[in-house]
Amino acid sequence: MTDLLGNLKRTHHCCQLRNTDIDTHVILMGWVQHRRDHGGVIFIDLRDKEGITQIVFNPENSKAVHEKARDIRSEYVLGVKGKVIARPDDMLNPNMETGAIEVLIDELYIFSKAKTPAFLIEDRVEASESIRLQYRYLDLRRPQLKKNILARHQATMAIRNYLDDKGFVDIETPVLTKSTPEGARDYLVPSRVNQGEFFALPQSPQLFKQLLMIAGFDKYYQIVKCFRDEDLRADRQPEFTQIDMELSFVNEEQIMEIAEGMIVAIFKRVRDLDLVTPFPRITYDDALSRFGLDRPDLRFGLELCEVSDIVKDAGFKVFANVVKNGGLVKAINAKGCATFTRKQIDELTEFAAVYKAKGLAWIKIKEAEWQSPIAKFFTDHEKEALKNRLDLEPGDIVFFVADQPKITNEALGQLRNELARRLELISDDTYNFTWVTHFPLLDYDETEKRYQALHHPFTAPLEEDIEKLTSDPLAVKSRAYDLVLNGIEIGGGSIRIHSPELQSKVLHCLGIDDTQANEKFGFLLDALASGAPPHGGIAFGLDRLMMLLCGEDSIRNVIAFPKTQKATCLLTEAPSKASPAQLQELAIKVSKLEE
RNA sequence: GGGGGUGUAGUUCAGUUGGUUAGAACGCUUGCCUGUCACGCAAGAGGUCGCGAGUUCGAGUCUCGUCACUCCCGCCA
Repeated sequence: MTDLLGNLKRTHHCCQLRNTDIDTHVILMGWVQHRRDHGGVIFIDLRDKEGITQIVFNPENSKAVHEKARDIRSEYVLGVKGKVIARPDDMLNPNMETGAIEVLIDELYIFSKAKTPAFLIEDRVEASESIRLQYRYLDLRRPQLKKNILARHQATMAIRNYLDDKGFVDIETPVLTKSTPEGARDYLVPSRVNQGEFFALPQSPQLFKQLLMIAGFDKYYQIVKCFRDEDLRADRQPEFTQIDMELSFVNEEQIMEIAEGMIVAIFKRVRDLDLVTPFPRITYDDALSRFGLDRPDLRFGLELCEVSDIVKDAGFKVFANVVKNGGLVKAINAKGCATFTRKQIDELTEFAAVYKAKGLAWIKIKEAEWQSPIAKFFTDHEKEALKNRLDLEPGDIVFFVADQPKITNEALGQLRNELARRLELISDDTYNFTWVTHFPLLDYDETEKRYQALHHPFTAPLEEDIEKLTSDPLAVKSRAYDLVLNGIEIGGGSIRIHSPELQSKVLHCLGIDDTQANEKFGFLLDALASGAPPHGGIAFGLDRLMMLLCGEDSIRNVIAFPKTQKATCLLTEAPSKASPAQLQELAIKVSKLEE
């Protein structure tokens, strides 16, 4: 039988005791990390949320307690009462915070026995992801994961304290809500009371927070779950958490300043780092031109350089034709990397192909000549121009991508990041924040043959661009901004449209007529017509932010109970089939039944 | 929807050209051990080689299918 807790009350956590506590009588509770039974003396590393303390059972101290301790196994849950004693001078453990002391046990309570765990509960043990997810409660006992989850708590506390100080109000918005048009697939929830009708889980509280501004709450925030039924990635889960906020009577600068203050508070609290603000800004156009991506990693150089004008008449038809057809030829000079082998170049070509680049041209700059499959196609004049534009010196290798602008930028931008990884140009522990501003308002969807909001349909266009909405929609810049950390988008927002006239103008641009608009979000248009303050906001991905703060490469490691890549939960085995009775109540027929 | 990787003991992995009884480490069990801290020593248990077909005298190994986990492309306003 196991022991009951009774009136036993913990006096200390397992990381608290030090030299100064020697001779104190203490009560600790925790899990058995390790047992070292020497036949006589038994050592146990007792672990709780805070840390580990070594406890000792010595038959000379109490024969009965020692005898009982012999049955202890890994992950048993114990309560122990004993005296803090100094370890012998040559037995100190400098690797443990509590390594100067140990607790000599007088009373032992075994609250729970435990099955042998499926994997060792230690950071150094790499269990596979599926076994870790299946036994998530064991995985969460590991110090690293526990540290991440606790850091997440510190971050949300820092956020709440900071925003509360700034006068923000935490307001909950509905989880059972209306399907929003455009954007990701919704998770649907059938309504029993309204058979045949469905709620959608929110992809973001976007419309509700705008309504709260119209209602006059002025500054709103919420740390809130959002849902998107799309395929997963290392940094994408079907349910994820946003730090969502919205403010009235503010412009972009004021929102970015508040957001920067919040990020500073988080990093101070979690990492004890003092970030420098304001964060640098770069326009969307500059980001694409110099780094190829709208989320540039500015921890290293390797900037992209356009050479379309130089190669437009070159004998190398691939380049010339791309320029003729409105494409872009851009290059990266990898300084001193002419030593790349054929194999390395092939790998990089394959890498670029993932992003649709049809090829990766290269030139190695040697002392005497250019070594390259394409060098022979260039005139001396073109070579000289390339040399000057790209600052080519002996020992360099330069990579070219020639394609439509979108592909050239994406492929070369990704190649830039890959080169930096391979060349180890990125120092750990560097946090590089960059605001990307002046996004286009729209882009053109080739498959659906219509304009689409790049951000969302409620984003305000730049005032000076409003006229172009009819004449040249793609040239319209928006008042949207993203915050990028180390090349990863961690947040984004915009000033919203607060005029109903402008809102319907933008909706028209998107091919949504008044009837459809009323059907889909008439309530918003109505609200906008009822006295809407100028307003805007921003939302941060808490999971991604924590991933970067914790040095993890998957957000699953900062989420207590994450889903697999197929959006299932290995622990609870959700999702699962509904019973026929449930389905009947909901008036739902499942067409794809298992045979 | 597409491409790549992985799947062998409780866990992490090895397993050669298709060939005798499928191995290692850790963990686990038992015994010994009073100063370990990833304790030590000795012995032992533990396998539907993800699953299903096929080729073969013979399959962990080859082929096809399928499932799971994972990385990426598409997708994610």
